[in-house]
Amino acid sequence: MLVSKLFMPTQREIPSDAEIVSHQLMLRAGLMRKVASGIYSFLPVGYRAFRKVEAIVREEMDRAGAQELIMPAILPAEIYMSSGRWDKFGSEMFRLQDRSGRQFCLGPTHEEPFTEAVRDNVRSYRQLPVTLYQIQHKYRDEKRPRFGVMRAREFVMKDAYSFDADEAGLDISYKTMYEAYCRIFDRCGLDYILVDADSGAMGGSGSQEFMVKSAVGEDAIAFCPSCSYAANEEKAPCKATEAGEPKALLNVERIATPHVRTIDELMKYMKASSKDFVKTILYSADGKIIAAMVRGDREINETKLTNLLDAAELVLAGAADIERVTGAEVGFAGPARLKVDIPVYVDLEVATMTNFIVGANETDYHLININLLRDFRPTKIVDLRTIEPGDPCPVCGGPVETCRGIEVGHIFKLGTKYSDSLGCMFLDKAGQEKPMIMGSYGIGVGRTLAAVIEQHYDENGIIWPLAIAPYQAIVIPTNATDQTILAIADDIHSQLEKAGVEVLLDDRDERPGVKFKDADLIGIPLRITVGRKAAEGIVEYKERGTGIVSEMTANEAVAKILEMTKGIK
RNA sequence: CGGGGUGUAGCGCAGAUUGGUAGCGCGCUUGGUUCGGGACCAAGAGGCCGGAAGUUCGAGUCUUCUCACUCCGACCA
Repeated sequence: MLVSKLFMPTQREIPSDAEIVSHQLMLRAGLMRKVASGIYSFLPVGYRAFRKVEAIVREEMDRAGAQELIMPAILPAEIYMSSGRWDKFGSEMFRLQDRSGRQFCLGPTHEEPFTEAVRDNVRSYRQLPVTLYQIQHKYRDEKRPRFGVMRAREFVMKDAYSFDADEAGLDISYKTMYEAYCRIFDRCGLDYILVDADSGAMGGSGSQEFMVKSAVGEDAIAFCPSCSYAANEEKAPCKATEAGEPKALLNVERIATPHVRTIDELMKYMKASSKDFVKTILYSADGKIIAAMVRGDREINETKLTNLLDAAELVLAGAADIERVTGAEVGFAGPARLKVDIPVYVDLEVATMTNFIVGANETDYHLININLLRDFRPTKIVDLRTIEPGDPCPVCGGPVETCRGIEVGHIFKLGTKYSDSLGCMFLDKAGQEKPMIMGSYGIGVGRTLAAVIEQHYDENGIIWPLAIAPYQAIVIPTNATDQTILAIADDIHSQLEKAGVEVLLDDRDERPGVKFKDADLIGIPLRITVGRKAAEGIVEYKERGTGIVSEMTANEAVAKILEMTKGIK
């Protein structure tokens, strides 16, 4: 391919609305362009890399026995109504109507249509297990699209769904997908970790995310350096801490705390540590008000709380509800003397505290020396807080650390959630009708591509791993008017092309510096420069990633490239 | 959803407080000199200043509305 013919709009300057490296480089290297917020076009060079990732995903899915199909992106509302998700997705779903007013949406994920397809066509255990997948555009009207293709509103996802006759079958299907995912991300050159993830209120027996460690990742991960434990922060359990020496319970006192509403203000006002306070936070869980309590310096884990309550929607209570329930302005909620009887959920850690400080349910007052059971009765004492660095590992007890990660894949044991609600049944050996046991497995293709760039770049641009480089090699004649140089470059280029290497020839009448900069920016892994020693038959071979440079004959250079790309194509 | 910021040439930006009909760098075109890490000289092309309404003799600039993009937050008891 001639660079002079290539639609590859590279830019020198960093686009002003790109924050993270992968986004900046994808724009600068001309891989993609924004069409609207969270919606992108892939241009030829970017699309080649994109298709490399797709191809790897496809090969490994096929190898794992999954069968590819394609569902429509536009789907009738009814499909999502029977599972309840038409409502549950809320404003995150792109909705539209046809000319006669029938409701449709752009599919945000395809559990329902896959389940229906299998339900309508599979009757017997003899037809199970089956795993189907597609590589399809997905649409989610994200609250806040950002970081380019990392959190987009239109994105390509490989989604797979497994259907099994029993749990043991699901375990096998799940493990097969797990192994395929490891091969996929290995081949993409990603450094990733596998973390336990929240399996949601719908139950299911497990879920794991493939995370690429990155400071720009949107998920927080807790991991244990001493054992192999790692979990999404929203999932990681916090162990009950040891209670200290038993202390005498002091008498409750009501303290005036005018205009002191936050823990920070309280610390200053009362000259106490945030660890002496217990904060009481009111939530509305599907419209029902509940209270949750954690130590003053801790954070409530809303995922854990949502799961505990089995709630579809959990939001902080509004000021009106807070005043109605506590009889006080916002900022003075506590567990005792509530005006309205509501469930009070208390974190495990609070159960080890004595004589703590809480809001008095009275504007401008707090209570000190509050004690569990003596002064209020919790509805339940459970793990409610978010894990923090230094907390004990739930497996080995050693201190955990936290980091951030990009979620590139998620594998999920669904169980019978969808097969129950959509009636996806089969007849087992005994002639009994049973719901199929399902799993679902997703990979964000664009996000994976961006994650690769986040892990493979330098100050000059992208450094593609050979397996997903849009072109594996580039031949650069330093002077486009020198016939000797041109002839050699052209010869190398056509030899490589004939041998099946994806290779560029930068035939533009540009100065060498421009060509080097572009080649580095778009991240071509292997480069042959034909220049000053061309007349002696000597060219330069250079590797983008390692920086290795050496001089050799043209034939040697061709052989070197063939050797390097062997097994890639 | 809450709060901030920005929309001026393909890209990055100035001009706005003090209204007078638009400029810089990069890129692009032509010619010449160059040619191993984003060259130089010269001559050019390119803009309903996001949109609408208003104030004014006159609006990129002032007012109002609107749209888009973007960042931060969405833990406050």
